Amino acid sequence: MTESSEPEDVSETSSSDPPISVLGYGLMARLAQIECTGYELSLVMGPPRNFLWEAKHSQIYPVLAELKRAGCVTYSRITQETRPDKKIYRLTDRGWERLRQWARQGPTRTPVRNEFFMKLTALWTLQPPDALEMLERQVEMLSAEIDMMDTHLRDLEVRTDMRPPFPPHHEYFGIYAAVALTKQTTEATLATCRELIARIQGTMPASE
Amino acid sequence: MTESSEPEDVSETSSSDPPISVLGYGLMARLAQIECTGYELSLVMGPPRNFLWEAKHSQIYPVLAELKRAGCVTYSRITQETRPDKKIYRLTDRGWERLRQWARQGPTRTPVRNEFFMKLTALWTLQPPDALEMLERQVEMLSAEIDMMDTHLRDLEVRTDMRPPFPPHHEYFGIYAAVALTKQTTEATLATCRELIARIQGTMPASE
DNA sequence: TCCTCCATGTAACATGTTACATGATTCA
DNA sequence: TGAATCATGTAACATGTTACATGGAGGA
Repeated sequence: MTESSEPEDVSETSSSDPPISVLGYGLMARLAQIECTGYELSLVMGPPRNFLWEAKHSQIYPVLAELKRAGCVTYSRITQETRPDKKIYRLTDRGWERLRQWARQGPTRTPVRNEFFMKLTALWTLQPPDALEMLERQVEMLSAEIDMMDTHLRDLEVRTDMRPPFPPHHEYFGIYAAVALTKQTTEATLATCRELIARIQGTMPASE
Repeated sequence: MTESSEPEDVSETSSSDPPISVLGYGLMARLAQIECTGYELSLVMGPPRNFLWEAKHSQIYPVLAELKRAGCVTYSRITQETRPDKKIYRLTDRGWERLRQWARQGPTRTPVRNEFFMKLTALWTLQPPDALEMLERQVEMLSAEIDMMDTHLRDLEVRTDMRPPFPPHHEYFGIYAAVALTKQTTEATLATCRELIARIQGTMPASE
């Protein structure tokens, strides 16, 4: 066969389309649910109101400007007296199209980069009391995160006055599943921490 | 109380220590287990032989140079006839010290950045057949990853001729737990994908 | 003949973080 | 009086990706 390097996905988008970063698509995914300002997006992109893709406002504003240039979003400027002016962003048809195209294509491998797991690999180098202390602090943090995710999930239910699961065409179909999954994952991490704590304690001479 | 902004962790490291990136510590964690070359590190830092923190060789070599400058690693140069020369890196005492210090301190929040989860939030914008296709491709990829993790776990057992769990002082104590946890997490994601597929199919008119 | 493995690196670019900048309002 | 909220941005820096560069050995 001589078809080694074919173009593959030509039809989807005209080749002149400027590339959009993952964060760009993430913001569009949110704008597909609700029109909002950059400030509001910055509140939503990170704990305690998001656990899927974090970003700060200093990254979000430039990306919104790119999306504007790419014709994927527009905004209407609102002049306020008591507050600074704001720009309310919304998806254009072009934006909807590119969002759907991104959502369709896959599979999607997100490279793993988990600092806590790396620390686990170095845990054997510590004295048992130090390892225990580290794990116990992690347990506390993870518990707090789980609480936040729980609040977020219940919030989705309350806001829509529905109890999950949400139907496939509902705006919260995927986000609910993703946050629930993240919560489950965090719980598994918590359980592992506790198990490791127990195993380390098991090898320590009983003191106190 | 008037102790608002105290130095906190002064004693640990002299303030002149150059900062080390997470990847730097990750490489040191590996070097604590076994002396090796940059090339070998690059093979280990990524699938299918690592699922905790990914990095490519082009990032690893500069970081090793920094660690050398910081006095955390040294290398001995091996001249080879049939192969290019290589540098075998190992931790210095300084490196051990800083590695332990990093491993102890916490808790560690790794910011979430999961593209697949973001796509899930946009899944409701797709036609059911497109959503199904996307999820099915994801299922395939996740299954393959789980197989790789399984192989990796069994590899740890075979290499040490031990069956887990590894005791707390063993080099593989933490890495085994971390990989096992990552596998568990991936399985949960897979299960969620399958559940979403079933729910979408449930709302589609039966065809074929 | 071309590809992969070994083994090291650099350069250009994309992405993400921290800190700086402004300024009125409201609450403790 | 000082901090938090709303609302927008920029600049400097750190981190990560993609592509380029070299070169011999051994297998398909």
